[in-house]
Amino acid sequence: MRHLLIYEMIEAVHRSGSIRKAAEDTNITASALNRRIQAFEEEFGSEIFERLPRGMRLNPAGELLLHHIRSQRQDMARVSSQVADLSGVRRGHVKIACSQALLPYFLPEQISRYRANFPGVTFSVNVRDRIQAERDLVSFESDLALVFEPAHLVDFEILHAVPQPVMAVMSRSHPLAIRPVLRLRDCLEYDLVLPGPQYGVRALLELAAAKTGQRLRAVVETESFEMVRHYAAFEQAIGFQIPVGLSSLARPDMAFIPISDKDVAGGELLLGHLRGRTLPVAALKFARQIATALG
Amino acid sequence: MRHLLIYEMIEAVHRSGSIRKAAEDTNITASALNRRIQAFEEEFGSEIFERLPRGMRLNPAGELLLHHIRSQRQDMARVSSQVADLSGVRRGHVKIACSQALLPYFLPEQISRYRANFPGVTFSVNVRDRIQAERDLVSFESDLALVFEPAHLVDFEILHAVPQPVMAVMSRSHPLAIRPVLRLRDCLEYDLVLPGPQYGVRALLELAAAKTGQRLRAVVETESFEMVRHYAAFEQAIGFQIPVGLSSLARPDMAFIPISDKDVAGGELLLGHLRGRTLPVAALKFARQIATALG
DNA sequence: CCGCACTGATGCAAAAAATGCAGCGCTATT
DNA sequence: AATAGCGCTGCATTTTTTGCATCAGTGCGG
Repeated sequence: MRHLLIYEMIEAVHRSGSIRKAAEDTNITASALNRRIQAFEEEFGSEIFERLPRGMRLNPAGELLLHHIRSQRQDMARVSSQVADLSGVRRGHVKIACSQALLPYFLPEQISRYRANFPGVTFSVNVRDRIQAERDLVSFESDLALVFEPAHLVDFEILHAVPQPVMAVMSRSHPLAIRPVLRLRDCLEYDLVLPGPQYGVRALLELAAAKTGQRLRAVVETESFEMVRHYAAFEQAIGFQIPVGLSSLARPDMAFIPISDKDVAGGELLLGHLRGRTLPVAALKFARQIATALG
Repeated sequence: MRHLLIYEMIEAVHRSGSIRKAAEDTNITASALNRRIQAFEEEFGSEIFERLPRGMRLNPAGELLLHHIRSQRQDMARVSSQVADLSGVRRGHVKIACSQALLPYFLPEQISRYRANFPGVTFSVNVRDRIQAERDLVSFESDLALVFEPAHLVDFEILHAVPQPVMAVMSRSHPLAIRPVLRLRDCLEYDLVLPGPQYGVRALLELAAAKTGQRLRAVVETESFEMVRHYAAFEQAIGFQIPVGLSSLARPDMAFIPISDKDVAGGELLLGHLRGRTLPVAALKFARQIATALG
C-alpha cells in the first residue's frame, strides 16, 4: 500500500526516536524522510512530533494519530482477509496474547485443529500477563487475548468466560493424591511450589490464605508454570495451576485435585478483544472455535 | 490529505459509475484516474470494480473496501477534531439524522445552546425516517441518529432512550381540550389528521385501533408533522404527535393531551450511533447534552 | 572551554512518478 | 450502419520525490 507509506514512516520515527535511524529502516534518505514528515504535518494541520535536541518524540496529537494509524492498518488487514475469504482462499493471520497456562496443551491443540481446516491461516502466540495482554490489544499487537483473571477491563470486550478453579498439582505417589477434593490447610502442611505474585492463581491463593490467617511459604517460587508442574512431580511438593493448563493424559504420573471453593474462590479465564474493534474473519472464527472448546 | 486522494477517487468512480465522469469531479484526466485505479487494484491484490460496457461498478471486494474507506475517513475526522480540541479550539462538525418531530423546537434549541458554548462547532441536520436513519449511520453520512421507534436495531448502538407517549393535538376551543387524558375512542368521533404510514406514531395508532377493532379514517394524511399540527389548529380536527415535537409555550392556542396508555402503547425516542464507532468529541459532547435535555 | 557526535532542516540537481493528449478497441443503442 | 459511450494504453510533458552536501543547534566528555 504505497499510499500508506507515510504511516509506516511515522511509526518508524516513533520507534527509533530519530529521523536518521528511521531513514535506514525505511530505506530512504534522512532528508527525504524529514520532508515527508514535514509535509504530512503541514497537511494534517498540526505538528505530531516534538523536536528535541536528541531526536523526535510524539506529542499528544501524534499519540492520537498513532492510534488511528494502527487502527486503520488493522482494519485494512481485516478487509484484505475478508476479500481473500471471498475468493474462498481462507488466508489470514491471528495474533494471540495469552496466559502461560494455555501454552502446553490447550493452544497447540486448538491451533492445530484450526489449521487442519484452514492451512492458509498463520498464528502469532505471545505470552503476556494480564496487564500486558490488555496493552497488546490497545496497540493492536494482538487480535485476541486469553487470560486468567484480568485486572481491569476497560478496552477489553469479553467474548467468552469460563470458570477455572485452582487445582493442586502433585505426584500420584503423594499422600494427598487419593483425595477427591482438597482443603487449603491440607496443602499447607507440605512443601509448596508457587507461581510469581503477578499471576492470578497466586493472587487467589494469597487472598484465601489471608482470609484464614495462614501464610503461604514456597520452597520454590517461579515465573514458569512448567517449572511448577515439573518440580511438583520430582519432589513430594504441591504446585498450583488451572485446569486448562493441565492434561491427565499427558501426565498419568501426576494427580490434579481441585481446591475446595470454600477456601479459594475460583477465577475466570476470559477470552476477549479490543472494545469496538471488528476482528478479521480468521481471528473471529478461531475465537468461536476456542469458545466452543472451552465450553 | 493527499495520501488519501485515491480513496476519494474510488468513491467518485463509485458515485458516478464511470471513470470519465468521475475524472471531471476529481479535476483529473480519465486516463490518469484510470491508471490510479488500476495501480490501486494491483497493490490491493484484487479488483474492486466490475468493468461493464456501460461503466464501472463495485464488486463485493469493492463494497468491503468502500466501507473501510468511509470508516477510516470518519476516524481521521475524529482524530482531527480531537487534536483541535487539544489546542483548546473546540472545532468540529456534527452530522445528525433525525425524525421530523425534532425539527421545530427540540433540535434548534439544543444546537443553539451547544453553539453558545462552542461556536466553532457546526451541524448538519437531515430528516430521515427510521430505516434511512440507520442506513445513514452505516454509510457514515451521519454521526448521530435521533429517531422514534426505530425498526431494526442491528448496527444501532443506543446511547439514550426516553419514553414518548402519543399525544393528541387540537385547538384549545375543541370540546375535548379540557380533558386531562383522552381515550382513543373519544378521538375517533372527530376528524383526524394523521401522519403517513411510514411514521412511528401512525404505526402505534394503527396497532391500537386494530386491537379494539376500530378503524382510523383520516381527513388529511400527510408526511409533514407541521401540517398535522397546523391543520388541527385550523379545523376542529385532532392530530397526533409526540411530546418532543410540541411546545405549549410556542402555541398557547393549542392543547396537547396524552392518549391513555391503556389504548396506545407509548413509543421510545432513541438516540444512537453506529455500533462500534468512536464518535468525534463534538458529536459525543452534543449527544451527552441532548441525553441530559431529554432526561 | 572546546571539539565531537548527534540531532533536524534546507538548497539544488537528478531521478522517479503522475499526468495530459490522442487514439484504440469494444459494446449497446438508435 | 452509424453513433456515442465506455475503459485502456503509448508517449511526451509536468510535477513530485529523492539524494547529496551542508548548515545550525545541542549535549557530552576530556
